[in-house]
Amino acid sequence: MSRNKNKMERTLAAKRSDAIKSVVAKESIPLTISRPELLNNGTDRDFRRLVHNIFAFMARHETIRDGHARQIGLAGIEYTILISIGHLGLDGDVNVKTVADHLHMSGAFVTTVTSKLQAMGLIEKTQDSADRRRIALAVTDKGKALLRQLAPYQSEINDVEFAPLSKEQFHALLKILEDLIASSDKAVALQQYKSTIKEHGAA
Amino acid sequence: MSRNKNKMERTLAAKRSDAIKSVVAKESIPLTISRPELLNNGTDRDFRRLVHNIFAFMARHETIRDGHARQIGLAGIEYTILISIGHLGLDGDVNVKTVADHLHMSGAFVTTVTSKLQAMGLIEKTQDSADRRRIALAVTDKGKALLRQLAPYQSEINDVEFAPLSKEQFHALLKILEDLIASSDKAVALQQYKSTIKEHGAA
DNA sequence: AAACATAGCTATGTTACAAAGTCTTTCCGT
DNA sequence: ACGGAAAGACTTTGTAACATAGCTATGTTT
Repeated sequence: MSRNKNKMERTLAAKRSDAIKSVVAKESIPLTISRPELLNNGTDRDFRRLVHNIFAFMARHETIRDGHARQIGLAGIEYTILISIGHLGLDGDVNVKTVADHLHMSGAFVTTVTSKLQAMGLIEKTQDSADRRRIALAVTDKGKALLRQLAPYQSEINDVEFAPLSKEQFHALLKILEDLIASSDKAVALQQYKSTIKEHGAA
Repeated sequence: MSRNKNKMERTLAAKRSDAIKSVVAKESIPLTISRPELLNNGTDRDFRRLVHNIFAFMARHETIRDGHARQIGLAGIEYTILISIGHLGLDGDVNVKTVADHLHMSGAFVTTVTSKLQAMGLIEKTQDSADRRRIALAVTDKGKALLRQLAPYQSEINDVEFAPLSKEQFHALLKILEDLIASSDKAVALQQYKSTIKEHGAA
């Protein structure tokens, strides 16, 4: 593919290159966060580690979720939506929009997945009598039985996944995540605001 | 939430309530974790909140990442891989396998994405002279310039996203995540072990 | 020198979503 | 009371983010 770059004079050129590199290094990896609390020695290295760790944990967590889902013959997202319906159902009425907002996905997608779950007999979709635009979602007995069947297996794996969490860390993490969800919403809003500005504003 | 768990005065009513709860739990939504540290009042409600919060945060975080990527004309995964190459490059040689393992994805996929990045002139792919099966990956000056251009924008958004984190929380989170990554790896291994048992073992 | 393992590439498929358009129902201002 | 406007759900269509299988080239072991 790409050829050798000048391997000839490794003296002056190399030094110059190194010098440039060090200058470039400072400039080439600029800070991606500015809050001093998150900087270490003037670098954002720890912050990048955090971001990377989030990514790495997410990947593993998702793998585990998919494994749980497959255990009962569902795709990962089907399992997630099924459980969310049961979960949300404890707090009030559940419809397509509720789930979509809750999981941060489009209503259209929730429609298709819930229709599949309905075809499998795991949830019920009934027209809401109060507002007939809405479709009430509920887990059927069959769906509950499936989740019940999964539980012991799931519990065993979850115990391992979350083994390192003490009770205090557990609650600390819960709180931190809630705060981060709220702040992330703000960040998303800011991002969208800035991108609309950019589209309509000066070139 | 959790009332006094004074064991002295375990009244009859309390015992009955527990009995009912356990019956209900059996029929509706059984526990998905068993560690008592993560249970509240005998339910896994808080744990499920945690799991849901992880999901919710992930969704927002990913949205933000995609926004950063689009800001410089890249797809989310292209940006992630580009940055990972730069990041991993600080610690040693980077090749397709390195990146694939690091990001938990197939080598084939890394191949296609890096080829695209190469076509855009953002990274260099050179054959490793020591092991000519390997392809060394490095961010080009053009790639660095692109990241540099993104930084101020990105930093502004990141400051908002991670605003609620104190320095202590930041480090606590970093540690917790590292532990969780390790334990999740174990959980994934257990899961895979169990599924192979299931395939070959008793019907 | 077999035999096997490892790294990467190509081609093909699958899945998890979103955007846009349509239909029906509800709300809201006059 | 009525004519939009908006909201909720559905259908269609598209796309990004992956994985799998099969191949080649190189390296390693015996």
